Amino acid sequence: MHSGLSIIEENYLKAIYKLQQMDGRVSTNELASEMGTSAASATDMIKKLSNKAVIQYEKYYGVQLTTYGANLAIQLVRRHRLWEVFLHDKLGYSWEKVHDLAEELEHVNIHDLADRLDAYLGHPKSDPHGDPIPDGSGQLPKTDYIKIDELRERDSFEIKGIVDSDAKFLNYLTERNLGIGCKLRLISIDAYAETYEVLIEATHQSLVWTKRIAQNILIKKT
Amino acid sequence: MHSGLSIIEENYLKAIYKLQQMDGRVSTNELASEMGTSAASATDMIKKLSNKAVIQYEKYYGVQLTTYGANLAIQLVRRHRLWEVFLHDKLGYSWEKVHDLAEELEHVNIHDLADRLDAYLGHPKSDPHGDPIPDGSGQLPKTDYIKIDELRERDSFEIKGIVDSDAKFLNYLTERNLGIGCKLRLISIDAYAETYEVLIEATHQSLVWTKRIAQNILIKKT
DNA sequence: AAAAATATTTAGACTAGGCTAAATATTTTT
DNA sequence: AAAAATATTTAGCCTAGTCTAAATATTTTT
Ligand SMILES: [Mn+2]
Ligand SMILES: [Mn+2]
Ligand SMILES: [Mn+2]
Ligand SMILES: [Mn+2]
Repeated sequence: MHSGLSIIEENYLKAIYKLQQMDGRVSTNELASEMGTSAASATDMIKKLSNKAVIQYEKYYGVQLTTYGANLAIQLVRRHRLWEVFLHDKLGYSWEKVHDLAEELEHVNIHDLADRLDAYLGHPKSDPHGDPIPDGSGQLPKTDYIKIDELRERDSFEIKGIVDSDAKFLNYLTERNLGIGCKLRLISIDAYAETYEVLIEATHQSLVWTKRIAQNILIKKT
Repeated sequence: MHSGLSIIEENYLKAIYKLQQMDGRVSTNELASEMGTSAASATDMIKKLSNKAVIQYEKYYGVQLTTYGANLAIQLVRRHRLWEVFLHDKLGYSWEKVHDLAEELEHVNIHDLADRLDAYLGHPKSDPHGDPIPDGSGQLPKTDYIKIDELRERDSFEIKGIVDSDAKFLNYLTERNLGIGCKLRLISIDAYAETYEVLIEATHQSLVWTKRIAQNILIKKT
C-alpha cells in the first residue's frame, strides 16, 4: 500500500500521468511548467523517479511512466477523486473547493483506506467534476463523451464533465447555473465567430459559449 | 486556518501539548524521546517553534506552550480525534487502526474542514479511545472519570477511556472483549499483589488486572 | 565543595527539494 | 550547412530537518 514515494514525488508523478494522457511523452519543460518549478528542479526529480523505477528516462528525450509508475499514478488519482466525492457529497463542499482539499488527502495511503472510502461512498463512477474514478484494480470506467462541435443546431444534450477543472472556469460555470447533469439545447452555431448559443432547459436562460469554453465541456447528446 | 507550521512542526507541537498535560514544563530529553529523535534535533526544533511564538523557551530550563501555541495544539487534537471518529464510525476501522491514519489526516487544515466534519459526525464528544474532542472554540468537554483504585469491592463500573492508547495495550483489551462502554464489576482487590479481579457483565468472564493495566483505564462508577 | 553523572546545547555533516546561472544538446531558421 | 533559438542538463548554493560527537551547564552524589 505504501508507495515509497514522498508527497512531493507523488505530486510529480500525478503531473507526469496527466501530461502523458495528452502528449504521450513528457518533456522536462512541460513538467516544470505543470509543477510551477524550474526546469533544473524537474530534471533533479526526474532522476529520482527514474531511480525508483517509476518512470523511464532518456536524456534530452523526455520521460514515460513505467507500468509500475502508471499503476501508482492511477491509485493516486483514485484516492484524489474519491476524496472529492466525499467532500462534495458528504461534507457539502462546492466543486470549486474540493480539489485543493483532495490534493492533500490523496497522499494518505495506509491500510485499505481507498477501498473503504469507495465502499462507503457507494462505489461512485465519477467525481464532482465528472472525471471517472478508477476501480481498485486501476480500471477506468469507459465514457463516450463528446464536445459541442459534434452536435447540430437544435440537438439536446447534458453536461457530463469538464476537461480542465481550474477554479476560474468552475466559477464561471457555477455563476451561470451550469454543472454536471445540467440539461441544455444547442440553439445556433455562429461558424464565423466560432460561438455556440445554448439554452438551459431548466431556466430557459440562454448563453453564448466561445470555442475556448466549449472545448472544455464534455457532453452527451440526449 | 493555515497554521504556518510544517507537518513536522505540528507533530512536535502536539507532542509538547501532550507532555505538558502531565508535567507542566517539558524538557528537551522528554520531547526528543516522545518524538523518537535525538536531543540535538529537539533543541533545533525548539528554537524554530520558539521563533514562531508557539512555545516559550528558556535555555536549560525547558519549554511551555504560549496561549497561541496551545490553541493551535488543541485544534490539531480536535482534527485528529474527529478523523478517528470518522474512520471508526463511518469506515468501520477498529480502534487500533484509527490512530495511525488520523496522524496523517490531522494535518489537512484548509477551509472549514474540521467544522464540517464535526457537523457531519453529529458533534461527537469523544473519540474511539474515549478521549474528549475539543469544540470549535477549543473547549474540552469536562469529564470526571476515575481509576479503579477509587472503587470498593462489589462496585459496578463502565469503561470510559484509555490513558495511553498505544497499539499493544489496545490489542490486549480487544482480545479480552474490553472497550469503551463495556460494563464490569469489581470482584476483589488483592492489596499485596496490587491486582484487581473484575467481571465482565455481558459475558460473565472474569479477569485480573495488574496495577499497571488498571492505571491506564478510565472508568465511571455505575 | 569537589567530583561524577546527567542534561542540554553547539558544531559540523548529510539528504531532500528547491533556486539561479552557466554549459551543452537539439531543433529551427536562414 | 551555419547561425540562431530553444530545450535540457550541470554546477553551485540555499533551507528544513536529521544525525553524531564534542562542549558546556546543571544536578546529584560523595
Ligand atoms: Mn497532492
Ligand atoms: Mn476532480
Ligand atoms: Mn501527525
Ligand atoms: Mn484517540
